[in-house]
Amino acid sequence: MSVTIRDIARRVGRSITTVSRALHDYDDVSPETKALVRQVAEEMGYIANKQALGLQKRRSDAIGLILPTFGPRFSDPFYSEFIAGVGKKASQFERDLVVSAYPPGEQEIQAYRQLVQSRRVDGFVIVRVRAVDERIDLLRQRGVPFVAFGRTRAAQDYPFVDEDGASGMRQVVDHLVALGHRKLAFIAPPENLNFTHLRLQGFHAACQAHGLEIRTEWLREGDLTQRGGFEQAQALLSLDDPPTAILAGNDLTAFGVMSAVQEHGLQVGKDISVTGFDDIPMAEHSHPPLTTVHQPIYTIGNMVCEMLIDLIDGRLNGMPQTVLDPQLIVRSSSGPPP
Amino acid sequence: MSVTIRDIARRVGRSITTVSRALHDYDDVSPETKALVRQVAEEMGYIANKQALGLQKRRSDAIGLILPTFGPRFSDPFYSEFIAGVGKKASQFERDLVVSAYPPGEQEIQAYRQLVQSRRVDGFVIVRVRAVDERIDLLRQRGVPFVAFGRTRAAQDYPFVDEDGASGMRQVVDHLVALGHRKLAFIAPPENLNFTHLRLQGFHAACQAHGLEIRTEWLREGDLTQRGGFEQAQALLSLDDPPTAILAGNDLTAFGVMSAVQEHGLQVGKDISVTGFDDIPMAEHSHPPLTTVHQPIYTIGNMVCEMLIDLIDGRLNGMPQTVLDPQLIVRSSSGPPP
DNA sequence: CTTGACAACCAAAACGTTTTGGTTTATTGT
DNA sequence: ACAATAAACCAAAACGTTTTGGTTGTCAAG
Repeated sequence: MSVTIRDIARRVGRSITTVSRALHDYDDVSPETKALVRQVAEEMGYIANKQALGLQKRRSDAIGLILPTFGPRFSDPFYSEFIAGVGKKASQFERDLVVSAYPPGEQEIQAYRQLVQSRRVDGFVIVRVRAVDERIDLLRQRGVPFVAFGRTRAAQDYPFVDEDGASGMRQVVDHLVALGHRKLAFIAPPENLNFTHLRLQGFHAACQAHGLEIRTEWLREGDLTQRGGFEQAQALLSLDDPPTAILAGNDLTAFGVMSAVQEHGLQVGKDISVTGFDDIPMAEHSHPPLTTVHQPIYTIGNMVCEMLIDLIDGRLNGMPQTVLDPQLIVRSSSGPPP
Repeated sequence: MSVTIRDIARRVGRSITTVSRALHDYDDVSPETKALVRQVAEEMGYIANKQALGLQKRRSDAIGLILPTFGPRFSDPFYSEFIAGVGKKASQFERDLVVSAYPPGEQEIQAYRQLVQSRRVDGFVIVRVRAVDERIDLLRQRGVPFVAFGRTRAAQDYPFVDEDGASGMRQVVDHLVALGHRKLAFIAPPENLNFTHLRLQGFHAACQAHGLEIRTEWLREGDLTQRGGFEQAQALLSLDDPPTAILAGNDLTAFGVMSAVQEHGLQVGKDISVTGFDDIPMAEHSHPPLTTVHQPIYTIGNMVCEMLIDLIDGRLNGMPQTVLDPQLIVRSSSGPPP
């Protein structure tokens, strides 16, 4: 059906070896032949069959990304931005991106195994790292190249990019304390996600540094969704002694918090301050605009992908690990306490 | 490195032909041999090399999805939900999903050509169909299987799933008119997207049916972003005779509109009504919750994917075309005019 | 005994590349 | 004139699978 190297060989009256070598610019092909081969290839619209190529070279020029989906539906703006970042960089390097979606579990692990063993992909980008992460164990054990976005709690001797969650939280606390707040509540991400640990740690450290009291009823666990933020905030607001600022584990949660606050007839940024974490594009346009910590997700996608490709191509000797310092973005959801 | 069919053959003392046929349950292999082969395959952790398989069978068992990204960043919750829907269904059929991201243009078209010619994918899911769409022309001309989410304005003799945008808009207008509104503004999606046409058409038809005046200054074009909604709404609100309801072309736009309204010191759902289109999960939790038209994106992803696989496998003779009737979800961003 | 049918197996070709290890022809140095 | 070198080319093997078109041995029927 489609044109192969053999068709070109026939047309130019050379062997397929010569055609292949001409196309790859080997120097045992005469300049005339090279030019001819290239012209004919162009004319015939030749594009190499990647499966044949992969079979011979024992690689696929593709990278894998399995989205951990929680629940039946999922709609996390984080993913689309991250995918775009990874995908863009991948295509710059002429790699394809193979995406699957599985909830964490046995099937998910099986999918990793399949994809690598069936030679579909050369390596993986791992996202939403768990506190103890089976995927990382599997890939490390098999020697499959991968780069993770995030760190596990335990062993960290693998390549990753991560943001310094502790620093991010510290910046938020510093900001609120500078405004005059002393009563801070924190709706943390779920315990089993690795970055929870870092953010909590930053929160605690900063509170301690400022000599703030941390009440256990002000420390709650959300689930990264708007609904979760809404519910936790309602609980916080009906306390006898409610906090003057609510720090959310991510922006979605913060939006939920703002809804709850407004439903209580309070004004965000005046009666009570709310902060997020991630700085998704929507944060700039919420009402009021959200004070949050900027995480350059698109850029992180780029970095992770590039590191992975370097790793696959053997351009990397050490174990690349990058920690980005996130930046506090102050908007009007935070203000001095009443 | 990894275990091949040849390794199994050696272990069980049969030819590779027999092993292959045993694994595929051909009936010229004795039950004993089949059992033995399967057991050994299991033990050795055999997983077929997809590249070799694809080379021989001339297919890849993968489907392609190229995201049209507008601008450098992009964060459209629509995509993550759609990808999850397509990806999930694909994995149920044991297909992989190859995702790329390109802005519309020459490079994008080239990517389609590459992916199909290099045998990376067996067919495509096309998303965000344009009013006149080069991608569809290319694939049709080459006889590559594809299913689109959306319809082009012109020829519609190809497989697609779409929602009935006209009906959706009609429901919105009916709802608002029932509440007592007579002055409706519409911030439409960009002109070059196909569904714009249908939604505008529905808007016009419904307005006419109710004998409403359609002023040109109330008819504006947005860009599907929050920022766009914000800007267009500001313009609408500063008119001498502003509308009492603003209909947005999608939810993101509606969020921008709500911000602008609130910034003008007006209350959404009381002083002015705002509606969206899509019903992204966030719509339920915005402040106030958004009246919008529900589009089951995840389900549409599923349908599109399944149709495509049927098409690839030749299980489909006709030309499947499905139009879904979307459903109006009334929340508190819409109410009677003051 | 043959013959035919059937069960169980297998060698070789094919898919489209790249790589290996050549061969042939022309050119150069002595 | 001859060997050595260089330039341009190529046949065959390999990657891991499925498919094609067999072969071999056994058994029942004639």
